[in-house]
Amino acid sequence: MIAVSIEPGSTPPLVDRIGDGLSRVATAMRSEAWTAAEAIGLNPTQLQILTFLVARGRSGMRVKQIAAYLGVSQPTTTDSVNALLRKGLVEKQADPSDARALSVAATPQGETAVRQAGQLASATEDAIAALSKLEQQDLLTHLVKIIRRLQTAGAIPEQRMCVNCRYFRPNVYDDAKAPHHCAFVDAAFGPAELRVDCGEFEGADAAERDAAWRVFNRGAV
Amino acid sequence: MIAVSIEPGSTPPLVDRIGDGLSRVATAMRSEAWTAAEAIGLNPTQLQILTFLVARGRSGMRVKQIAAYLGVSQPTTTDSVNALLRKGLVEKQADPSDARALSVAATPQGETAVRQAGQLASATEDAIAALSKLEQQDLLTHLVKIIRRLQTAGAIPEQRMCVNCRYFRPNVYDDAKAPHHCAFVDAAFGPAELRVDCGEFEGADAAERDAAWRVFNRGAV
DNA sequence: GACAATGCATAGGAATCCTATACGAATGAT
DNA sequence: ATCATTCGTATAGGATTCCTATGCATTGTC
Repeated sequence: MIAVSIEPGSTPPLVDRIGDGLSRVATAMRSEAWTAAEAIGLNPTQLQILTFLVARGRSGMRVKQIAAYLGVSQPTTTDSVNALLRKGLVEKQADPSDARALSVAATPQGETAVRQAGQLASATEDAIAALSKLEQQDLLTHLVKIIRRLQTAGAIPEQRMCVNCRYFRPNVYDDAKAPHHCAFVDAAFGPAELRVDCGEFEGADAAERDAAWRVFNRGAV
Repeated sequence: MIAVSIEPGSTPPLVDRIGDGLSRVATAMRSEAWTAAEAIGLNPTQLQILTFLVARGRSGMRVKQIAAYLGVSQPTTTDSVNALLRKGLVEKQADPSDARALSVAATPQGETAVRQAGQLASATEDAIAALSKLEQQDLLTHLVKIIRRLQTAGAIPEQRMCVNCRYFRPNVYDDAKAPHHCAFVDAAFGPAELRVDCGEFEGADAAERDAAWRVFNRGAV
């Protein structure tokens, strides 16, 4: 919980005000998610699951992974997955490597639904787009740093971000606009191209990851 | 809804990746809110309402205002306010100026509960605190800009922020650390002290607000 | 004074979301 | 190899959120 200072006249700590600001933006995103989801006959949780599954492709995800991604319990996830199943937007397959496990994947209809929802107008997108390119780039960088911390603290699962990826080579070029290198696509890229959820992600081991992070973060931990 | 690119190999637009990052942080905040709220026998929505009421003081807020703040419907707010009422954490008072309206305010027990919840450890707070002071300051500034846009778009209600306040005098000093002035406390302050939800807030009219924003934002709209 | 608009409550119902538990499958220890 | 444990998921049960639609009282407007 983000603490809120309740003493009149005193300024709350900077960290709390940032948390408060994030909450306000999250509120807008949440109510926007309702309209977007309703446009395709879903609710926000179902759309979030479906979007997640579409982004992961046809290999499918396990129920537990979906639950971790959403930050809810496993039975809750089962509920919502079943709702999507009834609507024909996802399908369950047996996991060949583990007979206990399921592989939940989006159907073609599910992909279509996500495309439709993604094309709706979004006040949040507009608000972010109103920032300058440099501001957007800085904001993304700060978010990546926060997300990485949340991940190491165990508050969220491992993210498919560049800074966790074995193909990531931070700060190998002098060009400030594209100092990094992605060994998967074998191309230079910059802070504005950093990925938060990359389809080609492959996790690096802990030592590689820490080393890359130090280089990326210019030596700071 | 924040669109998510689903074509393999292509990098989603920067705006979408920022939206995605914000969602990830919001997920962590949401699941954190569960533990914090449960520690005092509430759920996240109830704690959010209670925190909001405590921040607003004993004058009380109307149901409709609470609903707008939360971004949910008015009946939903009535539900949760009644739950808090049964627990003795808020009280309803008749609004003297309008016999239809209610004034919902936190009780002393409610204030105590919010204090308790605010003192719990928070991975999100820690993650934000791990940023440098300058990064935090930039992040806050970007959030303020986004929130203002969301507000002018009608996605969220008027926020009690400096940039909306009649006491705000942006960029009146040369000192980069404290270029602004608050006419309420009659003191200089800087970007790191910008308020997102100020108790002493008083809304400026539209013309004042736009003028102040241009000065604050160095001429950009 | 008639009539629309506003503020809130209620009705009704669907869905989220939790904990606790059950069960089969996989894993590890002895 | 057997048995206990762990793991992945489903189910049971229940509280609450959250919606739309509607009703009722009050307020404002013509």
